Amino acid sequence: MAVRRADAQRNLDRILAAAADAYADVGPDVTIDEIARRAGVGHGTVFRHFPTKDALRAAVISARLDELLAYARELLERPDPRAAFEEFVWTAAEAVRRDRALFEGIEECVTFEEVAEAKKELHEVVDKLIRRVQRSGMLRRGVDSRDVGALVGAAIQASMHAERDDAWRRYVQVVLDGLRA
Amino acid sequence: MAVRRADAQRNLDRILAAAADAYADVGPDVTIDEIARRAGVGHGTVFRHFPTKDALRAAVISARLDELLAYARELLERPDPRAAFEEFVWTAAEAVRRDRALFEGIEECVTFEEVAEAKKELHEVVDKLIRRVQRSGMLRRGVDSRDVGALVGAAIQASMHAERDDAWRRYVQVVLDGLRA
DNA sequence: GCTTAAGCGGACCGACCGGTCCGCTTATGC
DNA sequence: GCATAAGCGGACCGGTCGGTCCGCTTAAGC
Repeated sequence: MAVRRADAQRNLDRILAAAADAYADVGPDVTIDEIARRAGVGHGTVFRHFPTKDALRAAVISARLDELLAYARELLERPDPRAAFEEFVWTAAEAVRRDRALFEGIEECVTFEEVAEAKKELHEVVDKLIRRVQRSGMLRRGVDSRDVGALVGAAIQASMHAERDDAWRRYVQVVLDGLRA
Repeated sequence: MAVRRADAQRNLDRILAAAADAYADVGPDVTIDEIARRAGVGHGTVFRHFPTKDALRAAVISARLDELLAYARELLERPDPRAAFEEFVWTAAEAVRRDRALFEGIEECVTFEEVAEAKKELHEVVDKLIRRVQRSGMLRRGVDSRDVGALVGAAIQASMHAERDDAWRRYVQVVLDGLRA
């Protein structure tokens, strides 16, 4: 696996990129054929790199989670806990908004070790962010990263059918306001 | 249509009931076969009563919407605007919670006149409920029944994967708090 | 440039599912 | 009870899609 022919590596990259695009454009039920078409490869090639459709999805999800994780770790260094927390919420909201189809069924993908691991680490770091704000008394007690993740994801999901383009901002703001102590 | 054989009417009722159960139990992607099995009829019989799968779904949805509509109209008579509004939100939340699979893809069903009509009427009445509270200064301005519906639906959706059974109450409470002026 | 194996891709398979059809059943009116 | 048409249901069809397979291509090492 470490040794891979150059063309194979190139195809792998293109498949991952195409899959991310396709999930964002089409939705969670994109067909493998569509992803392969966008990547410019035959669909057999997709299955060479990923044993099942869900494995491909898990790979894309865990990449996204890793990005969020890195950002959350940076935010832990910020002096102002509340600003750090809210900044994370807004960034996560934008990420979910971009790839709503991916996160929609994320629970089905926790059977993949990579996703479970990334999710666990992200929750740990975000819980630290949350506890810092709670200690400063500016966030409702009894709320953890799962609650925040669920609520923010839901707010985004709710805004997808709204006619006003700024609906997602208003909804996330409602959630943030509702989460205050 | 008005004249219908007794057994046909009985089967129609059983199909509607079975469909409601099946959507709640299995999810939005229940097969016609599963619904027919639960109703104790052949799946050809389902198609005799409803031209397509979506038509059946629309029938179940509009029945639910009509129930909510009747309740919302009752609440308009209540003297306390805020209590009436919050009571409606909690009732709607429970309805969505019971039949989340139905409401999940409700937007796809507005092409059916019955659904569009029921939805429109419900929004009108709920907007009245909302405006009464806004006039009393206890609800955020610029929010309408679509926003509330989306947010509450999202809160319920978000709570489905939570481990704590009371998550939905807490999430709906967060939304209600966030909606205050 | 030759050898070789890694890689490719599209034909193919089988499961699934929405929807149709038609021969059989049965409620209904007389 | 009989005639009749409304109703039934399961066999069947066609399209879709995830996943397999194998003959051809081509990168890589010498």
